[in-house]
Amino acid sequence: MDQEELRVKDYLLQGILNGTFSLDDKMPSELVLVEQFKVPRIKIRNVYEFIEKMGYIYSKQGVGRFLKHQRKTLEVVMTGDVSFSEKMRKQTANYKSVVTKLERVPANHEIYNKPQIVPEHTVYLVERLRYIDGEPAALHRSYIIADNFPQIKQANNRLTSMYSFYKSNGINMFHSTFSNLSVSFPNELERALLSCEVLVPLVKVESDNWDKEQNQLLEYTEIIYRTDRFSFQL
Amino acid sequence: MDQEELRVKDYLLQGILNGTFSLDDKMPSELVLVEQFKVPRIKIRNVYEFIEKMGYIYSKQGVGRFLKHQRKTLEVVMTGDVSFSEKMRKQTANYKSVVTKLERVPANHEIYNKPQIVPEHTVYLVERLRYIDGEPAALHRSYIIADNFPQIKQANNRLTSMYSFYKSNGINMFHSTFSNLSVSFPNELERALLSCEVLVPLVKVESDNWDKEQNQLLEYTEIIYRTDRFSFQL
DNA sequence: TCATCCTAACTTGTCGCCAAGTGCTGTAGT
DNA sequence: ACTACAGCACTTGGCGACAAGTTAGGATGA
Repeated sequence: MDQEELRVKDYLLQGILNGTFSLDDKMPSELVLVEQFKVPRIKIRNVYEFIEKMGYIYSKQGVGRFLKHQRKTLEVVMTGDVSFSEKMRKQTANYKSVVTKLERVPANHEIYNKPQIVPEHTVYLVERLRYIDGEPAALHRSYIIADNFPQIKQANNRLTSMYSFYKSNGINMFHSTFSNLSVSFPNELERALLSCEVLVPLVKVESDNWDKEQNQLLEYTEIIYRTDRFSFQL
Repeated sequence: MDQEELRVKDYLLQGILNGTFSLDDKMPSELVLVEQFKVPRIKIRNVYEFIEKMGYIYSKQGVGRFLKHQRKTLEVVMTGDVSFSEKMRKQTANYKSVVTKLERVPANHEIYNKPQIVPEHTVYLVERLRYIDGEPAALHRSYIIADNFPQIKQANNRLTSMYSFYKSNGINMFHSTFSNLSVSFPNELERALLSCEVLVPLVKVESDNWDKEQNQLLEYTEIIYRTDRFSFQL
Protein backbone atom coordinates (compact mmCIF):
# COMPACT_ATOMS: atom_id res chain seq x y z
CA MET A 1 0.00 0.00 0.00
CA ASP A 2 1.49 3.29 -1.00
CA GLN A 3 0.97 6.56 0.81
CA GLU A 4 -2.05 7.50 -1.25
CA GLU A 5 -3.77 4.22 -0.55
CA LEU A 6 -2.96 4.47 3.16
CA ARG A 7 -4.45 7.97 3.28
CA VAL A 8 -7.67 6.71 1.70
CA LYS A 9 -7.74 3.68 4.00
CA ASP A 10 -7.36 5.79 7.13
CA TYR A 11 -10.13 8.13 5.95
CA LEU A 12 -12.53 5.29 5.24
CA LEU A 13 -11.72 3.19 8.32
CA GLN A 14 -12.00 6.17 10.63
CA GLY A 15 -15.34 7.06 9.06
CA ILE A 16 -16.55 3.49 9.50
CA LEU A 17 -15.38 3.17 13.10
CA ASN A 18 -16.57 6.57 14.34
CA GLY A 19 -19.94 6.42 12.65
CA THR A 20 -19.46 9.04 9.92
CA PHE A 21 -20.67 6.42 7.46
CA SER A 22 -23.93 4.97 8.66
CA LEU A 23 -25.40 1.56 8.18
CA ASP A 24 -28.16 2.47 5.78
CA ASP A 25 -26.27 4.70 3.40
CA LYS A 26 -23.97 3.78 0.61
CA MET A 27 -20.28 4.31 1.03
CA PRO A 28 -18.89 6.98 -1.30
CA SER A 29 -18.54 5.57 -4.81
CA GLU A 30 -15.16 4.88 -6.34
CA LEU A 31 -15.46 7.88 -8.64
CA VAL A 32 -16.42 10.21 -5.78
CA LEU A 33 -13.26 9.20 -3.93
CA VAL A 34 -11.18 9.49 -7.14
CA GLU A 35 -12.28 13.13 -7.32
CA GLN A 36 -11.80 13.72 -3.61
CA PHE A 37 -8.33 12.20 -3.29
CA LYS A 38 -7.05 12.86 -6.83
CA VAL A 39 -5.77 9.33 -7.31
CA PRO A 40 -6.31 6.69 -10.01
CA ARG A 41 -9.46 4.60 -9.58
CA ILE A 42 -7.44 1.40 -9.13
CA LYS A 43 -6.04 2.74 -5.82
CA ILE A 44 -9.51 3.43 -4.48
CA ARG A 45 -10.53 -0.07 -5.56
CA ASN A 46 -7.52 -1.59 -3.82
CA VAL A 47 -8.43 0.12 -0.57
CA TYR A 48 -12.09 -0.77 -0.80
CA GLU A 49 -11.21 -4.41 -1.47
CA PHE A 50 -8.88 -4.38 1.53
CA ILE A 51 -11.65 -3.05 3.78
CA GLU A 52 -14.04 -5.66 2.37
CA LYS A 53 -11.57 -8.37 3.28
CA MET A 54 -11.51 -6.98 6.81
CA GLY A 55 -15.24 -7.63 6.92
CA TYR A 56 -16.51 -4.07 7.35
CA ILE A 57 -18.26 -3.58 3.99
CA TYR A 58 -19.73 -5.47 1.06
CA SER A 59 -20.32 -4.49 -2.53
CA LYS A 60 -23.02 -4.97 -5.15
CA GLN A 61 -21.98 -4.54 -8.76
CA GLY A 62 -23.86 -1.66 -10.36
CA VAL A 63 -25.35 -0.54 -7.03
CA GLY A 64 -22.62 0.47 -4.61
CA ARG A 65 -20.79 -0.47 -1.44
CA PHE A 66 -22.42 -0.73 1.98
CA LEU A 67 -21.43 -1.07 5.62
CA LYS A 68 -21.93 -4.41 7.27
CA HIS A 69 -23.66 -4.37 10.60
CA GLN A 70 -21.11 -3.87 13.35
CA ARG A 71 -21.47 -6.06 16.37
CA LYS A 72 -20.48 -5.23 19.89
CA THR A 73 -17.75 -7.55 21.09
CA LEU A 74 -18.49 -9.88 23.98
CA GLU A 75 -16.04 -10.51 26.76
CA VAL A 76 -14.42 -13.89 27.15
CA VAL A 77 -12.77 -14.60 30.48
CA MET A 78 -9.71 -16.68 29.73
CA THR A 79 -9.13 -17.96 33.25
CA GLY A 80 -11.23 -19.64 35.88
CA ASP A 81 -13.40 -22.67 35.44
CA VAL A 82 -16.71 -21.14 34.42
CA SER A 83 -18.29 -22.66 31.33
CA PHE A 84 -17.95 -20.62 28.15
CA SER A 85 -21.65 -21.14 27.52
CA GLU A 86 -22.47 -19.63 30.92
CA LYS A 87 -20.23 -16.64 30.22
CA MET A 88 -21.96 -16.00 26.93
CA ARG A 89 -25.48 -16.34 28.31
CA LYS A 90 -24.67 -13.63 30.83
CA GLN A 91 -23.89 -11.19 28.05
CA THR A 92 -26.38 -11.94 25.32
CA ALA A 93 -29.82 -13.46 24.98
CA ASN A 94 -28.96 -14.81 21.56
CA TYR A 95 -26.34 -17.48 22.14
CA LYS A 96 -26.34 -20.99 20.74
CA SER A 97 -23.89 -23.86 20.81
CA VAL A 98 -24.15 -26.50 18.07
CA VAL A 99 -22.26 -29.79 17.98
CA THR A 100 -20.82 -30.06 14.49
CA LYS A 101 -18.71 -33.17 15.02
CA LEU A 102 -18.65 -36.07 17.39
CA GLU A 103 -16.24 -38.72 16.27
CA ARG A 104 -13.58 -41.03 17.50
CA VAL A 105 -10.14 -39.81 16.63
CA PRO A 106 -8.12 -42.28 14.54
CA ALA A 107 -4.95 -43.65 16.08
CA ASN A 108 -2.69 -41.77 13.69
CA HIS A 109 -4.19 -38.38 14.51
CA GLU A 110 -1.68 -35.77 15.64
CA ILE A 111 -3.46 -35.48 19.02
CA TYR A 112 -1.57 -38.62 20.02
CA ASN A 113 1.63 -36.59 19.81
CA LYS A 114 0.55 -34.57 22.82
CA PRO A 115 2.25 -35.30 26.12
CA GLN A 116 0.15 -37.50 28.37
CA ILE A 117 -2.00 -38.92 25.60
CA VAL A 118 -0.90 -42.50 25.16
CA PRO A 119 -1.87 -44.76 22.25
CA GLU A 120 -4.10 -46.78 24.59
CA HIS A 121 -6.36 -43.80 25.17
CA THR A 122 -9.62 -43.60 23.33
CA VAL A 123 -9.99 -40.03 22.17
CA TYR A 124 -13.17 -38.44 20.87
CA LEU A 125 -13.34 -35.12 19.08
CA VAL A 126 -16.29 -32.98 20.01
CA GLU A 127 -16.48 -29.91 17.81
CA ARG A 128 -18.93 -27.11 18.54
CA LEU A 129 -19.76 -23.92 16.76
CA ARG A 130 -20.80 -21.09 19.01
CA TYR A 131 -23.36 -18.71 17.54
CA ILE A 132 -23.92 -15.14 18.68
CA ASP A 133 -26.95 -13.38 17.23
CA GLY A 134 -27.37 -16.24 14.81
CA GLU A 135 -23.82 -15.99 13.42
CA PRO A 136 -20.91 -18.32 14.10
CA ALA A 137 -18.39 -16.56 16.32
CA ALA A 138 -16.19 -19.28 17.81
CA LEU A 139 -15.19 -22.85 17.10
CA HIS A 140 -14.48 -25.16 20.02
CA ARG A 141 -12.70 -28.47 19.58
CA SER A 142 -12.41 -30.77 22.61
CA TYR A 143 -10.28 -33.88 22.32
CA ILE A 144 -11.75 -35.92 25.13
CA ILE A 145 -10.07 -38.86 26.83
CA ALA A 146 -13.15 -41.00 26.53
CA ASP A 147 -11.96 -43.97 28.59
CA ASN A 148 -14.07 -42.82 31.53
CA PHE A 149 -17.06 -41.83 29.37
CA PRO A 150 -17.90 -44.93 27.37
CA GLN A 151 -21.35 -43.57 26.48
CA ILE A 152 -19.97 -40.37 24.96
CA LYS A 153 -20.81 -41.37 21.41
CA GLN A 154 -24.49 -41.49 22.35
CA ALA A 155 -24.28 -38.21 24.25
CA ASN A 156 -24.49 -35.87 21.27
CA ASN A 157 -27.29 -33.72 22.71
CA ARG A 158 -25.50 -33.33 26.05
CA LEU A 159 -22.24 -32.04 24.63
CA THR A 160 -23.08 -28.46 23.80
CA SER A 161 -21.48 -27.60 27.13
CA MET A 162 -18.59 -29.82 28.15
CA TYR A 163 -18.74 -28.53 31.73
CA SER A 164 -22.34 -29.68 31.99
CA PHE A 165 -21.34 -33.04 30.61
CA TYR A 166 -18.51 -33.44 33.12
CA LYS A 167 -20.71 -32.32 35.98
CA SER A 168 -23.27 -34.91 35.03
CA ASN A 169 -20.45 -37.42 35.34
CA GLY A 170 -19.64 -36.29 38.87
CA ILE A 171 -16.66 -34.08 38.03
CA ASN A 172 -16.89 -30.67 39.64
CA MET A 173 -13.39 -29.35 40.13
CA PHE A 174 -11.19 -28.55 37.20
CA HIS A 175 -7.78 -27.16 36.51
CA SER A 176 -5.50 -26.57 33.60
CA THR A 177 -1.72 -27.00 33.33
CA PHE A 178 -1.16 -24.82 30.29
CA SER A 179 -2.97 -22.42 28.03
CA ASN A 180 -1.38 -20.98 24.89
CA LEU A 181 -2.73 -18.22 22.72
CA SER A 182 -1.78 -17.39 19.16
CA VAL A 183 -3.19 -15.17 16.44
CA SER A 184 -3.57 -16.03 12.77
CA PHE A 185 -5.78 -15.50 9.76
CA PRO A 186 -8.54 -17.99 8.93
CA ASN A 187 -7.81 -20.78 6.51
CA GLU A 188 -10.42 -21.99 4.06
CA LEU A 189 -12.15 -24.32 6.52
CA GLU A 190 -12.19 -21.71 9.27
CA ARG A 191 -13.62 -19.08 6.93
CA ALA A 192 -16.35 -21.51 5.98
CA LEU A 193 -17.18 -22.61 9.54
CA LEU A 194 -16.99 -19.13 11.03
CA SER A 195 -18.49 -17.26 8.04
CA CYS A 196 -15.74 -14.69 8.15
CA GLU A 197 -13.62 -12.76 5.68
CA VAL A 198 -9.99 -13.36 4.84
CA LEU A 199 -8.66 -10.58 7.07
CA VAL A 200 -10.50 -11.22 10.29
CA PRO A 201 -7.76 -12.27 12.71
CA LEU A 202 -8.54 -15.32 14.80
CA VAL A 203 -7.39 -15.92 18.34
CA LYS A 204 -6.57 -19.58 18.93
CA VAL A 205 -6.30 -20.87 22.47
CA GLU A 206 -4.94 -24.33 23.14
CA SER A 207 -5.14 -25.78 26.63
CA ASP A 208 -5.80 -28.88 28.66
CA ASN A 209 -8.43 -29.57 31.28
CA TRP A 210 -8.03 -31.85 34.28
CA ASP A 211 -10.24 -33.38 36.90
CA LYS A 212 -8.67 -31.67 39.90
CA GLU A 213 -9.78 -34.25 42.45
CA GLN A 214 -8.71 -37.33 40.51
CA ASN A 215 -5.76 -35.52 38.94
CA GLN A 216 -6.78 -36.96 35.61
CA LEU A 217 -6.56 -35.45 32.17
CA LEU A 218 -10.02 -34.90 30.76
CA GLU A 219 -9.35 -33.22 27.44
CA TYR A 220 -7.21 -31.12 25.18
CA THR A 221 -9.03 -28.09 23.96
CA GLU A 222 -8.61 -25.85 20.97
CA ILE A 223 -10.82 -22.77 20.75
CA ILE A 224 -10.84 -20.41 17.79
CA TYR A 225 -12.41 -16.99 18.35
CA ARG A 226 -13.23 -14.33 15.82
CA THR A 227 -11.51 -11.22 17.15
CA ASP A 228 -14.25 -9.01 15.74
CA ARG A 229 -16.77 -10.74 18.01
CA PHE A 230 -14.83 -11.05 21.26
CA SER A 231 -12.45 -9.28 23.54
CA PHE A 232 -10.55 -11.15 26.20
CA GLN A 233 -10.01 -10.84 29.94
CA LEU A 234 -6.87 -12.59 31.15
CA MET B 1 -10.38 -12.82 -3.19
CA ASP B 2 -11.94 -15.18 -5.69
CA GLN B 3 -11.35 -18.91 -5.83
CA GLU B 4 -8.44 -18.58 -8.21
CA GLU B 5 -6.68 -16.07 -5.99
CA LEU B 6 -7.29 -18.22 -2.91
CA ARG B 7 -5.81 -21.25 -4.67
CA VAL B 8 -2.67 -19.27 -5.50
CA LYS B 9 -2.50 -17.84 -1.98
CA ASP B 10 -2.71 -21.26 -0.37
CA TYR B 11 -0.01 -22.60 -2.69
CA LEU B 12 2.36 -19.74 -1.93
CA LEU B 13 1.71 -19.53 1.81
CA GLN B 14 2.10 -23.28 2.26
CA GLY B 15 5.35 -23.14 0.30
CA ILE B 16 6.58 -20.29 2.49
CA LEU B 17 5.59 -21.90 5.78
CA ASN B 18 6.83 -25.42 5.04
CA GLY B 19 10.12 -24.34 3.53
CA THR B 20 9.50 -25.18 -0.13
CA PHE B 21 10.58 -21.66 -0.94
CA SER B 22 13.89 -20.94 0.68
CA LEU B 23 15.35 -17.74 1.96
CA ASP B 24 18.00 -17.21 -0.69
CA ASP B 25 16.00 -17.96 -3.79
CA LYS B 26 13.57 -15.79 -5.60
CA MET B 27 9.90 -16.56 -5.36
CA PRO B 28 8.39 -17.65 -8.69
CA SER B 29 7.86 -14.66 -10.95
CA GLU B 30 4.42 -13.37 -11.76
CA LEU B 31 4.60 -14.76 -15.27
CA VAL B 32 5.69 -18.20 -14.08
CA LEU B 33 2.63 -18.36 -11.84
CA VAL B 34 0.40 -17.02 -14.63
CA GLU B 35 1.49 -20.03 -16.72
CA GLN B 36 1.21 -22.45 -13.83
CA PHE B 37 -2.25 -21.41 -12.63
CA LYS B 38 -3.71 -20.19 -15.94
CA VAL B 39 -5.01 -16.96 -14.48
CA PRO B 40 -4.60 -13.29 -15.45
CA ARG B 41 -1.46 -11.63 -14.15
CA ILE B 42 -3.46 -9.17 -12.01
CA LYS B 43 -4.68 -12.07 -9.85
CA ILE B 44 -1.15 -13.25 -9.19
CA ARG B 45 -0.18 -9.68 -8.33
CA ASN B 46 -3.10 -9.34 -5.94
CA VAL B 47 -2.03 -12.45 -4.07
CA TYR B 48 1.62 -11.46 -3.97
CA GLU B 49 0.72 -8.01 -2.63
CA PHE B 50 -1.45 -9.62 0.02
CA ILE B 51 1.43 -11.85 1.13
CA GLU B 52 3.75 -8.83 1.16
CA LYS B 53 1.34 -7.00 3.44
CA MET B 54 1.44 -9.99 5.75
CA GLY B 55 5.16 -9.43 6.04
CA TYR B 56 6.44 -12.69 4.51
CA ILE B 57 8.04 -11.36 1.31
CA TYR B 58 9.36 -8.20 -0.27
CA SER B 59 9.78 -7.16 -3.87
CA LYS B 60 12.35 -5.34 -5.98
CA GLN B 61 11.15 -3.86 -9.25
CA GLY B 62 12.93 -5.50 -12.20
CA VAL B 63 14.59 -8.11 -9.97
CA GLY B 64 11.97 -10.30 -8.30
CA ARG B 65 10.30 -11.19 -5.02
CA PHE B 66 12.08 -12.69 -2.04
CA LEU B 67 11.26 -14.25 1.30
CA LYS B 68 11.87 -12.21 4.40
CA HIS B 69 13.74 -13.92 7.19
CA GLN B 70 11.31 -15.79 9.38
CA ARG B 71 11.79 -15.44 13.07
CA LYS B 72 10.97 -17.96 15.73
CA THR B 73 8.31 -16.60 18.05
CA LEU B 74 9.17 -16.05 21.69
CA GLU B 75 6.83 -16.96 24.49
CA VAL B 76 5.28 -14.27 26.62
CA VAL B 77 3.79 -15.39 29.90
CA MET B 78 0.73 -13.24 30.44
CA THR B 79 0.31 -13.94 34.13
CA GLY B 80 2.55 -13.79 37.15
CA ASP B 81 4.72 -10.95 38.25
CA VAL B 82 7.95 -11.69 36.45
CA SER B 83 9.40 -8.79 34.52
CA PHE B 84 8.89 -8.94 30.76
CA SER B 85 12.58 -8.13 30.33
CA GLU B 86 13.53 -11.16 32.45
CA LYS B 87 11.22 -13.40 30.43
CA MET B 88 12.82 -12.24 27.20
CA ARG B 89 16.40 -12.62 28.42
CA LYS B 90 15.66 -16.25 29.23
CA GLN B 91 14.74 -16.92 25.63
CA THR B 92 17.13 -14.83 23.57
CA ALA B 93 20.55 -13.32 23.92
CA ASN B 94 19.57 -10.43 21.70
CA TYR B 95 17.00 -8.46 23.67
CA LYS B 96 16.99 -4.72 24.26
CA SER B 97 14.56 -2.33 25.88
CA VAL B 98 14.74 1.34 24.87
CA VAL B 99 12.86 4.17 26.54
CA THR B 100 11.27 6.16 23.73
CA LYS B 101 9.21 8.53 25.86
CA LEU B 102 9.28 9.83 29.39
CA GLU B 103 6.86 12.66 29.89
CA ARG B 104 4.26 13.96 32.24
CA VAL B 105 0.78 13.31 31.02
CA PRO B 106 -1.31 16.48 30.54
CA ALA B 107 -4.39 16.81 32.70
CA ASN B 108 -6.78 16.40 29.77
CA HIS B 109 -5.29 13.06 28.72
CA GLU B 110 -7.74 10.23 28.44
CA ILE B 111 -5.83 8.26 31.10
CA TYR B 112 -7.65 10.42 33.67
CA ASN B 113 -10.87 8.74 32.58
CA LYS B 114 -9.68 5.49 34.09
CA PRO B 115 -11.23 4.42 37.38
CA GLN B 116 -8.99 5.19 40.33
CA ILE B 117 -6.97 7.85 38.60
CA VAL B 118 -8.04 11.14 40.09
CA PRO B 119 -7.21 14.56 38.73
CA GLU B 120 -4.83 15.16 41.66
CA HIS B 121 -2.58 12.32 40.53
CA THR B 122 0.61 13.18 38.71
CA VAL B 123 0.87 10.68 35.88
CA TYR B 124 3.98 10.02 33.81
CA LEU B 125 4.05 8.09 30.58
CA VAL B 126 7.02 5.79 30.15
CA GLU B 127 7.07 4.29 26.68
CA ARG B 128 9.53 1.57 25.81
CA LEU B 129 10.26 -0.25 22.59
CA ARG B 130 11.35 -3.85 23.03
CA TYR B 131 13.84 -5.10 20.45
CA ILE B 132 14.41 -8.74 19.59
CA ASP B 133 17.36 -9.48 17.33
CA GLY B 134 17.69 -5.79 16.69
CA GLU B 135 14.10 -5.34 15.52
CA PRO B 136 11.23 -3.71 17.40
CA ALA B 137 8.81 -6.40 18.51
CA ALA B 138 6.70 -4.86 21.28
CA LEU B 139 5.70 -1.42 22.52
CA HIS B 140 5.15 -0.94 26.23
CA ARG B 141 3.37 2.11 27.63
CA SER B 142 3.23 2.52 31.41
CA TYR B 143 1.14 5.33 32.86
CA ILE B 144 2.74 5.67 36.24
CA ILE B 145 1.16 7.29 39.27
CA ALA B 146 4.23 9.33 39.99
CA ASP B 147 3.16 10.81 43.32
CA ASN B 148 5.40 8.36 45.17
CA PHE B 149 8.25 8.65 42.70
CA PRO B 150 9.05 12.34 42.51
CA GLN B 151 12.44 11.69 40.91
CA ILE B 152 10.96 9.70 38.05
CA LYS B 153 11.67 12.38 35.50
CA GLN B 154 15.37 12.03 36.20
CA ALA B 155 15.23 8.23 36.14
CA ASN B 156 15.29 7.77 32.37
CA ASN B 157 18.12 5.24 32.39
CA ARG B 158 16.48 3.16 35.13
CA LEU B 159 13.14 2.74 33.42
CA THR B 160 13.90 0.08 30.83
CA SER B 161 12.46 -2.39 33.31
CA MET B 162 9.64 -1.03 35.44
CA TYR B 163 9.91 -3.96 37.85
CA SER B 164 13.53 -3.06 38.50
CA PHE B 165 12.52 0.52 39.08
CA TYR B 166 9.79 -0.44 41.55
CA LYS B 167 12.11 -2.84 43.36
CA SER B 168 14.66 -0.08 43.75
CA ASN B 169 11.86 1.88 45.42
CA GLY B 170 11.20 -0.91 47.91
CA ILE B 171 8.16 -2.43 46.18
CA ASN B 172 8.46 -6.18 45.82
CA MET B 173 4.98 -7.60 45.70
CA PHE B 174 2.64 -6.84 42.85
CA HIS B 175 -0.82 -7.70 41.71
CA SER B 176 -3.22 -6.77 38.99
CA THR B 177 -6.99 -6.32 39.10
CA PHE B 178 -7.73 -6.65 35.42
CA SER B 179 -6.03 -7.54 32.17
CA ASN B 180 -7.77 -7.18 28.82
CA LEU B 181 -6.54 -8.45 25.49
CA SER B 182 -7.65 -7.37 22.04
CA VAL B 183 -6.38 -7.88 18.50
CA SER B 184 -6.15 -5.28 15.76
CA PHE B 185 -4.08 -4.18 12.81
CA PRO B 186 -1.36 -1.58 13.26
CA ASN B 187 -2.15 2.07 12.62
CA GLU B 188 0.38 4.38 11.03
CA LEU B 189 2.22 5.17 14.26
CA GLU B 190 2.37 1.53 15.30
CA ARG B 191 3.65 0.47 11.89
CA ALA B 192 6.36 3.06 12.21
CA LEU B 193 7.35 2.23 15.79
CA LEU B 194 7.21 -1.55 15.32
CA SER B 195 8.54 -1.61 11.74
CA CYS B 196 5.81 -3.92 10.62
CA GLU B 197 3.56 -4.38 7.61
CA VAL B 198 -0.12 -3.48 7.33
CA LEU B 199 -1.36 -7.03 7.91
CA VAL B 200 0.64 -8.08 10.94
CA PRO B 201 -2.01 -8.42 13.64
CA LEU B 202 -1.10 -6.84 16.96
CA VAL B 203 -2.09 -8.13 20.36
CA LYS B 204 -2.85 -5.29 22.76
CA VAL B 205 -2.96 -5.99 26.47
CA GLU B 206 -4.25 -3.38 28.86
CA SER B 207 -3.90 -3.90 32.60
CA ASP B 208 -3.11 -2.24 35.93
CA ASN B 209 -0.37 -2.98 38.41
CA TRP B 210 -0.63 -2.55 42.18
CA ASP B 211 1.72 -2.53 45.14
CA LYS B 212 0.25 -5.57 46.87
CA GLU B 213 1.51 -4.66 50.34
CA GLN B 214 0.37 -1.02 50.31
CA ASN B 215 -2.67 -1.81 48.15
CA GLN B 216 -1.78 1.15 45.99
CA LEU B 217 -2.14 1.60 42.26
CA LEU B 218 1.27 1.89 40.64
CA GLU B 219 0.43 2.12 36.96
CA TYR B 220 -1.85 1.44 34.03
CA THR B 221 -0.11 -0.50 31.34
CA GLU B 222 -0.69 -0.90 27.64
CA ILE B 223 1.47 -3.42 25.79
CA ILE B 224 1.36 -3.93 22.04
CA TYR B 225 2.91 -7.13 20.72
CA ARG B 226 3.61 -8.13 17.16
CA THR B 227 1.93 -11.52 16.79
CA ASP B 228 4.58 -12.66 14.35
CA ARG B 229 7.22 -12.30 17.05
CA PHE B 230 5.42 -13.70 20.10
CA SER B 231 3.13 -16.42 21.24
CA PHE B 232 1.32 -16.20 24.57
CA GLN B 233 0.94 -18.36 27.62
CA LEU B 234 -2.10 -17.53 29.71
C1' DT C 1 41.53 -12.99 -24.09
C1' DC C 2 39.33 -9.62 -21.50
C1' DA C 3 36.52 -5.71 -20.76
C1' DT C 4 32.88 -2.79 -21.93
C1' DC C 5 28.68 -1.59 -23.94
C1' DC C 6 24.31 -2.43 -25.86
C1' DT C 7 20.24 -4.92 -26.52
C1' DA C 8 16.87 -8.14 -25.42
C1' DA C 9 14.44 -10.56 -22.22
C1' DC C 10 13.31 -10.91 -17.94
C1' DT C 11 11.23 -8.71 -13.64
C1' DT C 12 7.79 -5.69 -10.98
C1' DG C 13 4.94 -1.10 -11.01
C1' DT C 14 1.04 1.80 -12.66
C1' DC C 15 -3.35 2.66 -14.24
C1' DG C 16 -6.81 2.97 -17.97
C1' DC C 17 -10.18 0.72 -20.77
C1' DC C 18 -13.95 -2.10 -21.44
C1' DA C 19 -17.63 -5.25 -19.45
C1' DA C 20 -21.48 -6.06 -16.56
C1' DG C 21 -25.08 -4.54 -13.38
C1' DT C 22 -28.47 -1.26 -11.76
C1' DG C 23 -31.45 2.61 -11.21
C1' DC C 24 -33.58 6.74 -12.61
C1' DT C 25 -35.71 9.72 -15.77
C1' DG C 26 -38.13 10.88 -19.78
C1' DT C 27 -41.06 9.78 -23.47
C1' DA C 28 -44.66 7.45 -25.72
C1' DG C 29 -48.79 4.97 -25.84
C1' DT C 30 -53.11 3.75 -24.00
C1' DA D 1 -53.13 10.46 -15.98
C1' DC D 2 -50.83 6.23 -15.59
C1' DT D 3 -47.83 2.62 -17.06
C1' DA D 4 -44.16 0.62 -19.50
C1' DC D 5 -40.03 0.71 -21.93
C1' DA D 6 -35.76 2.51 -23.43
C1' DG D 7 -31.77 5.00 -22.85
C1' DC D 8 -28.44 7.19 -20.23
C1' DA D 9 -25.71 7.81 -16.33
C1' DC D 10 -24.38 5.93 -12.54
C1' DT D 11 -22.18 1.89 -10.07
C1' DT D 12 -18.73 -2.07 -9.44
C1' DG D 13 -15.97 -6.06 -11.88
C1' DG D 14 -12.17 -7.87 -14.86
C1' DC D 15 -7.84 -7.58 -16.81
C1' DG D 16 -4.52 -5.99 -20.41
C1' DA D 17 -1.23 -2.59 -21.97
C1' DC D 18 2.43 0.21 -21.16
C1' DA D 19 6.21 2.02 -17.96
C1' DA D 20 10.21 1.38 -15.24
C1' DG D 21 14.00 -1.44 -13.40
C1' DT D 22 17.38 -5.00 -13.82
C1' DT D 23 20.19 -8.65 -15.53
C1' DA D 24 22.46 -11.57 -18.69
C1' DG D 25 24.48 -12.59 -22.87
C1' DG D 26 26.58 -11.44 -27.06
C1' DA D 27 29.31 -8.56 -29.87
C1' DT D 28 32.92 -5.46 -30.57
C1' DG D 29 37.15 -3.33 -29.67
C1' DA D 30 41.52 -3.09 -27.57
